[in-house]
Amino acid sequence: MEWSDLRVFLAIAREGTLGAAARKLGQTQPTMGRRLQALENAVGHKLFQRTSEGFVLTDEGAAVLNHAERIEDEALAFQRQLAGQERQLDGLLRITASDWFAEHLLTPVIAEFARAYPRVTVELLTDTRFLSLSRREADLAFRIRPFDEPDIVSRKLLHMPYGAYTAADYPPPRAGDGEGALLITMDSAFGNMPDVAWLQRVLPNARVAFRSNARAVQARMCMQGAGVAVLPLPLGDALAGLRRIDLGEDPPARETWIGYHRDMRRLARLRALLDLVVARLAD
Amino acid sequence: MEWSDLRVFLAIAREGTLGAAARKLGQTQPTMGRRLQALENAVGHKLFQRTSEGFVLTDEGAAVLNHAERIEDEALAFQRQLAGQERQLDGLLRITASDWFAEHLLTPVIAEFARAYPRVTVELLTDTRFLSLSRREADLAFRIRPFDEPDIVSRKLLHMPYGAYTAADYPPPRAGDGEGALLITMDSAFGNMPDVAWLQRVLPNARVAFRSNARAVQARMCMQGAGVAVLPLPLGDALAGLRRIDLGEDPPARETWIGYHRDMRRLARLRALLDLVVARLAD
DNA sequence: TGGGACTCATGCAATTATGCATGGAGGACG
DNA sequence: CGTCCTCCATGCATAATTGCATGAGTCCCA
Repeated sequence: MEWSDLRVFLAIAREGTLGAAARKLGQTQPTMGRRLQALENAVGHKLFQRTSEGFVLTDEGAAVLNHAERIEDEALAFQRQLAGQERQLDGLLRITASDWFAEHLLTPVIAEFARAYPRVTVELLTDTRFLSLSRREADLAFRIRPFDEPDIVSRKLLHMPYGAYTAADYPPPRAGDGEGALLITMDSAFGNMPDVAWLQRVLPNARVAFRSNARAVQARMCMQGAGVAVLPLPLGDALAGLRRIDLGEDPPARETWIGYHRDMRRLARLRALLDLVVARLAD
Repeated sequence: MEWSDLRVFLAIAREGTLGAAARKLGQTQPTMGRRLQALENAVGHKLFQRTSEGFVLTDEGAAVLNHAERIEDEALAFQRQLAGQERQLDGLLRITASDWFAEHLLTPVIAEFARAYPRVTVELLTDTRFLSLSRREADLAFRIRPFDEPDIVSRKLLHMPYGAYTAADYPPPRAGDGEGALLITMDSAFGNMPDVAWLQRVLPNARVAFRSNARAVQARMCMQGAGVAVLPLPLGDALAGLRRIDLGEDPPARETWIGYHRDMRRLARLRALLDLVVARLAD
């Protein structure tokens, strides 16, 4: 049995089709089919049932899926641990943060970092889903909640105040009412975020006109006069066409947390970036 | 990183040289060198130091050895679990037992089994070291001690009486003395086995003339008139040239235990053999 | 009912990895 | 000090694997 074929097995189990699994592993569909066949021959069992809905695990396949997953965990840990021992200040750093945070707060810091350490390549990903630090989809993550995953080192970076904004020429809504005003909020997929609840409380009669999962997009819509948005102050104050309005009370603030995997503690380039981020952004 | 290369890494770490690792994996020395190089390139670290005494792990290599070993465990469990679900009565069964036990007690039982299940290939290994059930070096093991490994199902099979033997024309030693008599005992590597201690107690003035790790060899030497040996009764009584002698008390008897891996419980061919072994040998 | 977007299987060519053979380097031993 | 044995590195021919291209089947939708 080839251990590498277990990777193919996992990919097919997760993706459901040979083609998707191939894309995930950077190989081709015929190869996936043949590697799977080789694995099944080696262990003497059909691991998948070929159905019209793709490849679904047989009982035998499902029974051994856990083993394959643990193998993957160990293989990732193997690589992570070696990566964490790198001492030289070059290589790749992957960072993930929310769109506006990356755009308005991180870019200047990272630009400074890039000047200081020109041999380090920085990848800054603004993905709405949480990238996994364990799988090394990212080396460093900024989030609005503490990290509850095991083996993740996390610390509070800063306190982020929010404010309500409109376009400069937008008629200011009346606090406690908001009749006629339009609201710009987070995507409904995010559930009820505290600032959305706050907005609907202080402007109960206003109507939600636009949603987006990106604060930066909300800010731009707000500049276009589409309504009232709750934005982090660094974002709202940075855009010239926006006016901060007073609705009697401030929207709830949020904390920003920073996290990285324990195995990466001693990664020199990560520590260098971390030091700079804390020096420039921590309050 | 190729997961299969981790197997190469493990083999080199254990064997110390490329050639030995290659023999273990059934490949060739150049391949091992190249696969290791590929792995080191993939993870960006030298995992071994090339010394005059062979390949020794670097700090980085030693740090990730545990991960590779856990991967191996899971890969073995993966295969074991699938093997345990086999239903048809063919395939391979590996059995390990001591030399004389295999020769005198197991061969008739296994011959009967082979007649009943002609499509099952039986491998009977008489290795003095304990083969590992977990690594599937053997599917079924007979030992003189209970099994203390985790996940091993073990049960007592039978009570094995021992007796003292000499060649038929050998002058019978006097119990409690033994002056002039020669002793045949277990290999010194086995430490003090109870029958060796017994022999030296009832014949304190006798001298150890020959040692072997194999009871069958001891028995043959005894037949040649080389001295007094303590042998299991089924072995001693089976050899025509041997005479059982009375030294006032019987040597200590031993138990025989049988063990197999929990994952193999439902392996039909193993169960079939187990049933037959118990029916023919258990007391 | 036909076209498009999927799926997987298979023949074929090019790439890649493998094993064999050889050479050089380092001990062990007479 | 030569001989022998073992080790690893490397060139080269062969074998194995891969990717591409294609075909057949399925599903969905106009």
